Amino acid sequence: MLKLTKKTDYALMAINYMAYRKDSFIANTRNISETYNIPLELLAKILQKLAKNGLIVSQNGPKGGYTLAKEPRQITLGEVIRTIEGPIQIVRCIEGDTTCSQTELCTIRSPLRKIEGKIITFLDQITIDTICNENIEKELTVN
Amino acid sequence: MLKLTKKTDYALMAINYMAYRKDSFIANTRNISETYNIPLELLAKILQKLAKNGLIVSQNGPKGGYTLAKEPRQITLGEVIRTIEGPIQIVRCIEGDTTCSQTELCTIRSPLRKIEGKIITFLDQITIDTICNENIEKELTVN
DNA sequence: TTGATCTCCGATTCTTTTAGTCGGATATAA
DNA sequence: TTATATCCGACTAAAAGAATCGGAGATCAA
Repeated sequence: MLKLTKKTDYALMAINYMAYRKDSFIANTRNISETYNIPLELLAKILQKLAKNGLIVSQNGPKGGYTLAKEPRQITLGEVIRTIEGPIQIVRCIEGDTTCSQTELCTIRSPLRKIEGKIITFLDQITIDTICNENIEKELTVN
Repeated sequence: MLKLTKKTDYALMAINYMAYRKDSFIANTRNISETYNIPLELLAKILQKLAKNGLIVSQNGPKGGYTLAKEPRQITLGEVIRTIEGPIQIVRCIEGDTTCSQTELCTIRSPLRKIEGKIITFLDQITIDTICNENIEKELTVN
């Protein structure tokens, strides 16, 4: 399925939550979890991952929590997806994948890879700022 | 994960196989299965589904098999994906989905839906003919 | 008309991925 | 020092994906 995981959804909601608040506001896991009805433990892991990858900054101890590490317009959708789900692969077979038994005869891999590239580029152009403002008009065409 | 299933890969390979041959050539499941090393039973189901949805035409009995129902330039990637995987949904929550506990507070759904729309439009622009000729240059941008 | 070769189709099992849980450690403000 | 945070690995449960099985129906050729 060509679908984002719930984890990515949660990550985007959390980032959005922070983006709507002032820089000085420190959001903690419990706040976000209760606001959006996301399992606490699961959200905690997601935020840790985002922090580890430098998308958000963590502040330990009581009154601690998370803030965005960059401006909303500097965080892209592609970046968030990659942080949570790993490299974006619409096509299955990676370069040098030995498990694919169709490798040699596969006629569709190369063109699909191009399509994948287009979609990745697209996702990397969409920022959190764009999402916050519902300002998605960028095109995605096929000359 | 934002990834196509193996079934879709198999479907595309099979369609591609037929597209490369003359209209009079009837491809049977075994041929394709052996050529690309795809489990026979699985491929059979996929082809049945494609036939049921009018993408290919089945010919029963010995010397039977499948041929494309339309020209390669009339079959789109989006169409194939939908036939095999069902409606394309990059975002999880469907309109009227009651199971999503974030429904009311979710701030990201609407913008993500726009993004989804862009990608679907893109996939619907790509034809089998395009894939065969590796002629994918259509863009996918974000104004 | 009979047998071989196809498609057809539902039901089932196995595997992988995703989702969510649990237990315990570390940091820090009050 | 205590309450409240993040941190982190290991684990379990649920869902989706991949593959298999068994048998029915069509059709061509001998």
